Amino acid sequence: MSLHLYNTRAGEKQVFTTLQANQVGMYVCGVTVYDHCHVGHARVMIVFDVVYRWLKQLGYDVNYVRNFTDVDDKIIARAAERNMDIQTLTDKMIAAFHEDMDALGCLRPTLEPRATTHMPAMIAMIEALIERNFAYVSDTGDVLYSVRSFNGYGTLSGKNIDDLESGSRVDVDDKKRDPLDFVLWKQAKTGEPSWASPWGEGRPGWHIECSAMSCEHLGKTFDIHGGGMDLKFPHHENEIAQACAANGGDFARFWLHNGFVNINAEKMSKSLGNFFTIREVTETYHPEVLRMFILGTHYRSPLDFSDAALNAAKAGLDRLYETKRRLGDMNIVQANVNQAFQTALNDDFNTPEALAEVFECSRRINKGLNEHQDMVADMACFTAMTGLLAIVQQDAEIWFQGDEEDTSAIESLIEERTAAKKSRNFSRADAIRHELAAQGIILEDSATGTTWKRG
RNA sequence: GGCAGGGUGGCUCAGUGGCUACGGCGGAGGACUGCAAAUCCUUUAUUCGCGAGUUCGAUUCUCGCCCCUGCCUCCA
Repeated sequence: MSLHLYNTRAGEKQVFTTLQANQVGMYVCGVTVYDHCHVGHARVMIVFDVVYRWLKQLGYDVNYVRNFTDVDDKIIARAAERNMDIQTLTDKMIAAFHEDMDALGCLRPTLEPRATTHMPAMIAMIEALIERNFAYVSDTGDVLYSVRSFNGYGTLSGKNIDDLESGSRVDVDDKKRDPLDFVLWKQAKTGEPSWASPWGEGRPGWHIECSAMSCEHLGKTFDIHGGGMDLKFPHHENEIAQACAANGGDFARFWLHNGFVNINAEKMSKSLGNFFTIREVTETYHPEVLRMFILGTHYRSPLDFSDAALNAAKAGLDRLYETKRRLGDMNIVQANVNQAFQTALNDDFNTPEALAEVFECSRRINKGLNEHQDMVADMACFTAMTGLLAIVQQDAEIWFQGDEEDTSAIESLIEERTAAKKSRNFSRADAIRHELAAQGIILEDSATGTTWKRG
């Protein structure tokens, strides 16, 4: 089957088509770089990493753009707290972000534009909006977008402007003509970082950067726009309002939104304080376990974070690594994923289904190898599938044994035990087994000798 | 209140108008093993929130109800 994806804008799965043959322009909303990323961020990045990898697998030339919001209130506040300028802070956080993403096995996007280096594009877009009467300068000198002037407002998120107003929690602000209007350009307050503009020194509102940067790098109309569910409204709605009003055409064609990571059935978020950073989790679990955990649920469903779930992901991964261990140094010549796996990913990136196929392939290999059959084709398939999901990518021995330099003590005990076994001194052999078990080391005897792993 | 998405075995997570409801974790039994581990095999939901309807037939479609979560402010 061809690639089908759930387009938020249409509210249904659609056949994926591209604007230009064999090319995909994809924009994903990145992070505001004022702090370390948590598991919720990990989910978006991993989900769209799979999207990226799969589109490339399908033969598309993918232009994947993911931004960094590197100026906003929280960044300014955090930098002030730490007595540093915002760029020092954001540079550090971007470096940390890259470390996290690398650990999680996420490929770098084609481009990672920063808001602060795209002021001219944003200013130009705001000017166009004013010129076309979609935006106005308020009494305080801020530039605001007039939501009522854009009649497509609310179509992405299925919201009706009047319903929004009646249930609005937004403070009524005198400078706004309508409570829903949002800021495009903020006047600088003293001491804040600012940029020159036709409206004086100031800085951009949050939403404008994504409209401006996506259009600058992908064109006014492009194929895929993604991000977390929580960005659907108002962020993505505002992006559409800005881009369409300024450019006069269509904006992103397919909108993909991933579900949240929950803790105790509650959304993980900074404001609730119920979050774990990626680095906190990876102190205990290998980053690949986190990736496995995330891919175990379809990207649009909510995902409950818990130790039990992480342990289950770890146990499943261990099994796949047992298979990889048996593959050894075998030379995998041609690697193709099988039909079921393709169907799963083509069906709106159904990674749980794809993983089920990986497990079945693993079982086939183990069984075939137990029966001394030639499993090369399945092994190639296993390698291709795990490669596409970017799991089981570590060295199997290191996965089980760790990468400590000196394991000679363990090795010599194993040698001693092998000798003891040979002379049928099983009590000594068992004593060694127990001694090592006390150190968390499990011995595995096989026809080809004894191997070990950490339990 | 408006809108969106859910409720599937001990846990988790797919899926389909109709043969034995995918996979993972966990449990039980077995094969293998000197003992283990790993692996493999078998097994673990007369049942898919509740009620009604459509249908030859619904977990899957429709309606109503109950419950959960999210968005409607910053948020991936």
